[in-house]
Amino acid sequence: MKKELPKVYEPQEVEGRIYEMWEKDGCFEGHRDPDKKPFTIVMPPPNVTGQLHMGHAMDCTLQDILIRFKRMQGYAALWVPGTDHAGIATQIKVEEELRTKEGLSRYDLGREKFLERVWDWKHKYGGRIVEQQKKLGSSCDWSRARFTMDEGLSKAVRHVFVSLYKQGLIYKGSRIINWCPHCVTALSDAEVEYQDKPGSFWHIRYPIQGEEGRYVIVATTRPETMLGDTGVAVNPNDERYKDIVGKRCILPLVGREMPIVADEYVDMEFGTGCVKMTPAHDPNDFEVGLRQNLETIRVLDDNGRIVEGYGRYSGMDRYEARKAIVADLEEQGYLVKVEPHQHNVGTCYRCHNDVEPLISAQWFVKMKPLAQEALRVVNEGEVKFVPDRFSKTYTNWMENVHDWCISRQLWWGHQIPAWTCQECGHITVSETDPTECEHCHSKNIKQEEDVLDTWFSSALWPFSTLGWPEETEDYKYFYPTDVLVTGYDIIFFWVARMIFSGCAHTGKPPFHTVFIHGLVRDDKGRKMSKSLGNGIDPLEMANQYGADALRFNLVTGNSPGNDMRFYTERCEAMRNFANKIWNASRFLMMNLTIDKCELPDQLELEDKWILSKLNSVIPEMTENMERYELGVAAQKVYDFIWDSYCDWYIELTKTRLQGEDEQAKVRAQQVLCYVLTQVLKLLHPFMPFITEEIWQALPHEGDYLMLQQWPAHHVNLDFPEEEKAMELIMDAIRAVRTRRAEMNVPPSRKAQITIATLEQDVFTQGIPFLKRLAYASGVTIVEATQEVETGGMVTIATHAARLYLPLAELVDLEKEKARIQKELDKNRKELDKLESKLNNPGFVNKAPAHVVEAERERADKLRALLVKLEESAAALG
RNA sequence: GGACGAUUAGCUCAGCUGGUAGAGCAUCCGCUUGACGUGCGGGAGGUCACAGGUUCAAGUCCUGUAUCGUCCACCA
Repeated sequence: MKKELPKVYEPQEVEGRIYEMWEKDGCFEGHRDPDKKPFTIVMPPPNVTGQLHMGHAMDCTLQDILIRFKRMQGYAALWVPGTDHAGIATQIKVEEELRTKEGLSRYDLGREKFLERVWDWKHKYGGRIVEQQKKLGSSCDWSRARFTMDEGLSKAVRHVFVSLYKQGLIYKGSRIINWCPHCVTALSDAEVEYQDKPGSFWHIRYPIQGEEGRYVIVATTRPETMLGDTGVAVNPNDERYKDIVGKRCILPLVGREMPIVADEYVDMEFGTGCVKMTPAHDPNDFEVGLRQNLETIRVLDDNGRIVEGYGRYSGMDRYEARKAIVADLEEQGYLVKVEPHQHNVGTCYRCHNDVEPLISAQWFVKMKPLAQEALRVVNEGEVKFVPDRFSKTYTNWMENVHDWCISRQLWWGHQIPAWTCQECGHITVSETDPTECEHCHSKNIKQEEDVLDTWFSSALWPFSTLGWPEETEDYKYFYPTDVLVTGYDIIFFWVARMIFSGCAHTGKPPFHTVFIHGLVRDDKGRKMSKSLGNGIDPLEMANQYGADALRFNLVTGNSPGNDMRFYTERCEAMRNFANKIWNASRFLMMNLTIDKCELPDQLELEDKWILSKLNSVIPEMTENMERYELGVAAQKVYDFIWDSYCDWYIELTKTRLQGEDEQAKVRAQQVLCYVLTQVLKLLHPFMPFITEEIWQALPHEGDYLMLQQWPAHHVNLDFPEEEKAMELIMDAIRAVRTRRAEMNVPPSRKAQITIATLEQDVFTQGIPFLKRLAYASGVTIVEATQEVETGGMVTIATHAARLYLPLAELVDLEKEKARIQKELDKNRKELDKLESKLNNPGFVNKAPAHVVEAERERADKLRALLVKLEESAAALG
């Protein structure tokens, strides 16, 4: 078997081909196997018309690593992909296109026609993100891909809606909600983002009725809402205002008479201690209004304009109205003062316009009863967050959760399955479209126009994708799922809602682990965003450096839950790593004469060294993987491949590969091949393409690397003695290299090495390595006690040996003395520290035995080294 | 106001249950070494933010402080 591979790895040439192969042969499919344990991940569904960004790339990579790892461990692994209809986001995009291309609004088209357009859009762009996920190597079961508005999932949505309604956990009511006048819809609390914005604090005089010349002064940041004022509140304990409680005041500009009420809500210390009450446009005022029986008067319409009946203000936009009202107040002498005021303004998470709190009839999910179980499963550890700190984020939110406003005044989404009877007003809620009112049997019924919050359907994702509410085979086998991987930014939107939904509808939490990752930021630490134009396209990176390199970049050098900065240079470094593996394999295959990858009966010292090292990396890495320490695991396989395998082991085998002994050559190849095959498996979850490509070219059994067994630790491949022995030789090689580098001796200038040591056997085995890697023209090994003629010699000390090189003419005697002295000082200091530690009874008695033993050994080594250094110093005179 | 995170080499960051401080990039010196210059060998560079404490032993655990950042709450 002989193969010529290109000198530089070309991912573009390999990745597409490999992915196609896997897909064609069904490698990604999840199979219900009664003999295996299932391992299921559902992918957070990206917006159907979205484009893959770096955050998705990281999300996908982490999931793919886990699923590939578990698949190799022998689980029936299933990764369910899919897309989300993303109500507002998608509707906005289609509306935008409609406006710019045809100058039409959705109302011009009407609901039905508009929805056709959205479906067209979905069909046109819905596949894009899937293709992008494939480029990254995502091993999802595409045959099980779902869309939140698929028939089955829509059924699940209706089922849940009806069930919650029947339990009294969904209700319709008029309450203060967050309204986006730009998107013209209600929003849930989670969909409001607060931004610190500079504003003003207007102090306004409200005349008190029947008390000529007396006023209350209220302060507000939103003067336009005064049109909806229906009262003024003071604190009941506020002495300043005791006498006016119960009196009435006059609303300037409007002339409305309003009560002055006393309510605990008012903070006496803040502002003037008098608060204008606008129950229709402020959540707190609304509460006070309920307690104090204040009128509720809505003054802003759905588009954020002043409603009819307010003279010249009517029809004005809210900001315009603000200016006009302030100007009028000033003119009429009601404005006391204006102060600059920094305050938090709620903005829409989609369009970032200011949100207006207003009273509106909407549908809500009653959260308190659902939150209970959702809290229990996390508190009792049935659902764990990784890292754990996010469970606190979750519980804090869940403990203080308000009812969830689920209706949206959009067209794109699941229309609410509720029909109002036009005769008797009764609401019929049903899984199937009813033909009549369930109360009076009138046929005159009308379905709610509103649709459900996008997150209502994605909350069901872990089970609706598996066929629920049907008791499908998939549902029975793969549910509950195992790990949910997502960014911390959607814990509230999605994770929390999936957990309570799973508990409420399936009786089980939907997964046992939530693996949280951070955001990918740009190289300056800024969030990647369209408006900043600082986004880095993952596909561009994948094209340039390979998907494997991109994946490795995204998973190393950061820890779970922490944000990371994206550096193109790191992609380059990882590309170099891929290339390194490529060339190591190329080297092996250059002269490959074996056609089976198995270990030989006879192992050399260096073979045992690498096998033993590999044998300890395997369980370590496995444990890291199982604990979601993916970056640590990746680092370990990286180091093993580059340092142990390439820089040392391959070099060590060259003495055999380029030697005369054909049997030895074969054995070296066998070990090289075995170790490479094992590391390819360890690396595969991280770098699936290159590992598969190389594995296919190596002698192997089975069809695909991705379906191979994850490596296991083998007791008979532990060689602690040989590992140590080999390290002695390596120490000597390093020491010689260092000395030569310091003296600027080029490798081409070989030199005889004489070694005085107690470990003669070991060093005898090391002769070929010293020749090759320490540039020795020849090696002589003598007894440690033997006198060596040191004249004209450079002496080098390791703790196991003294080495002599006849390079004296290159040595500056004074420099050499100084160097040895420096080394002596350093090591003496080190030894002093160690000895005082070992003389400390506290340490010897209390530290674990193996730690004490290790320190003793270290001290012995240091003493041995010092002896040799002193000899060298003495020899120099 | 509350919670959380960060503070380690010039830069960006790892460092798991306490036990000899690490990587990538950058930098300096040397190398046409029969896989790889996307490379090889060698070097320099750190009182692990600060102050206390626990411990035989602290980058790691506890308390506090400072600076930066994030999320939640929302006193008009």
